[in-house]
Amino acid sequence: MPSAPSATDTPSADVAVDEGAAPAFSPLYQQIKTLILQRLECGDWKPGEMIPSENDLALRFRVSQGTVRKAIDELAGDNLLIRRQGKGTFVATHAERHVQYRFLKLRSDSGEAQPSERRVLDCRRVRASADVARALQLRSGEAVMQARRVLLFAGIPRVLEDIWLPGQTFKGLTAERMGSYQGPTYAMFELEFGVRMVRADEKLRATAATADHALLLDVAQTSPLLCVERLSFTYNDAPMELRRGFYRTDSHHYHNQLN
Amino acid sequence: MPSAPSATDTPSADVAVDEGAAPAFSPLYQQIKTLILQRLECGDWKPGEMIPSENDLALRFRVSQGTVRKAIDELAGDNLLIRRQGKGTFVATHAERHVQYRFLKLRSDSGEAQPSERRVLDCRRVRASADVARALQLRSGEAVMQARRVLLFAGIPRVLEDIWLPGQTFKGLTAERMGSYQGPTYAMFELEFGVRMVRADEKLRATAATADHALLLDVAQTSPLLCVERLSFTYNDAPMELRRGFYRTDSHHYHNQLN
DNA sequence: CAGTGGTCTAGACCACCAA
DNA sequence: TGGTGGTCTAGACCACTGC
Repeated sequence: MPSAPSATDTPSADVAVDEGAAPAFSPLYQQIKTLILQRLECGDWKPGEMIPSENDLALRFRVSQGTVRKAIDELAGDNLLIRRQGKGTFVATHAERHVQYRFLKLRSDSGEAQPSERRVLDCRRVRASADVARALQLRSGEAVMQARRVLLFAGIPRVLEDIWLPGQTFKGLTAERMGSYQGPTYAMFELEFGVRMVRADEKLRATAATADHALLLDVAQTSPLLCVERLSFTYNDAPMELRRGFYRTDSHHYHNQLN
Repeated sequence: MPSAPSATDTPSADVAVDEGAAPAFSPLYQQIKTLILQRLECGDWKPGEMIPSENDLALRFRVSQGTVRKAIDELAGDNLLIRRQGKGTFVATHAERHVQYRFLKLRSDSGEAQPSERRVLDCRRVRASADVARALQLRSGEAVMQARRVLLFAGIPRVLEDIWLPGQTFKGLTAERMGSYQGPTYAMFELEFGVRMVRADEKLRATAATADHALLLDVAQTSPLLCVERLSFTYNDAPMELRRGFYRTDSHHYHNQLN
């Protein structure tokens, strides 16, 4: 451990001190990971920004560069940070061209394709139903923002989505703001509401189109649709968005890679 | 690099020698990864077996332990190896209790659940249709094994699967052998045919039940089913199995985690 | 050129496991 | 107790980026 008594940054960094007896052993790099995570959570380092260099962090935290490296490696593996050789390490963001629509797994059968158009049909403040409240860890009846939109691929409506967001955090969200923003909606959430979606759980089912679906997706009633229910989380495993999508899977499919 | 001239193991290990000018730079640990992969591919180290220790490999390959470590770390990340502290590093296998049914993402809505029963309806040698041949990289009309089975969850039929395998490799596969084997089918493939499935691509669609499906899955005709087309790969990204499954998603769902 | 991440080493010590 | 993987260090050198 370097002896330099300067550049102390985190007075709370009791790193490298094994206190007490009962608490389970925690490797140094895990503690460093936690410290970095705290900076991300509290918005100290924002999406798209560069974080201090490995050497810098090593000095601040009073550990070797290799230890910081391992911490950053794991965070980069979780898509929380992005390393760029020669440039630095950056906070991941949904705004990047390369990883845009990271959570949208619908592909055209012939290969790629991204939504060509987005139509926001509705966005309003409502009271949370029981299941929405449960998913978002709110009290039943609490205010939530509810939006509905259609995604078009090559001019054809393929996805109908209902979205629920905590009313507290997303106060002021309107159909206008959702529709006019260029780029992924999750990028807008970062920029305008300071919320970064980190991971998500999806539950998929096959369902029959209702009259509503049929109209909005331009298919026959009772025709099969892929129902995708997504719960997205920010830092700290806090649920921040519930989304129920209905996908037309004629000539498109949901692609999943299993390791 | 240690100077010990002993314990040479791989005469082909030109590791640490940057030859030529044109070929792109390849880190040492990548080359080590390749060497380990070759051992796995050629069946030198079989599923479930322990591979040599890090120190042993470091000596064989004439590199430092840290370099071997990084190579193994990545292979473990890809689920090709499994590290067990205090015991050693092992070749991953589908036979392990903990990761059984790793590729089956169907869960009951109330939580977990694994298939309680497996009924093999059919297994025979046929000529590959055009699309099966394309997926498995065979010539159209070449021999393939084709099987059909039903998976039951808590006594209820939930999954109907058609499976296609290269006839060459899976010669001798019968319904009897598929049905009587205890444990995952992929574990049997490892044990009896020396084929380990490493990863898979899945394409999901919502479809309407045909008369066939209705009968075998005990649902009404045209009722929505989740169609899961899976292409599984062995080492070297060689396609080794095509599987088309139809899932009943009443009270069950396909679960996916997005990072 | 300086600064960043990427690779590689050599050695120390720790945690875990089995005999 | 000895062997295995797991952590941590300190320092060297390389590859990439941008000024």
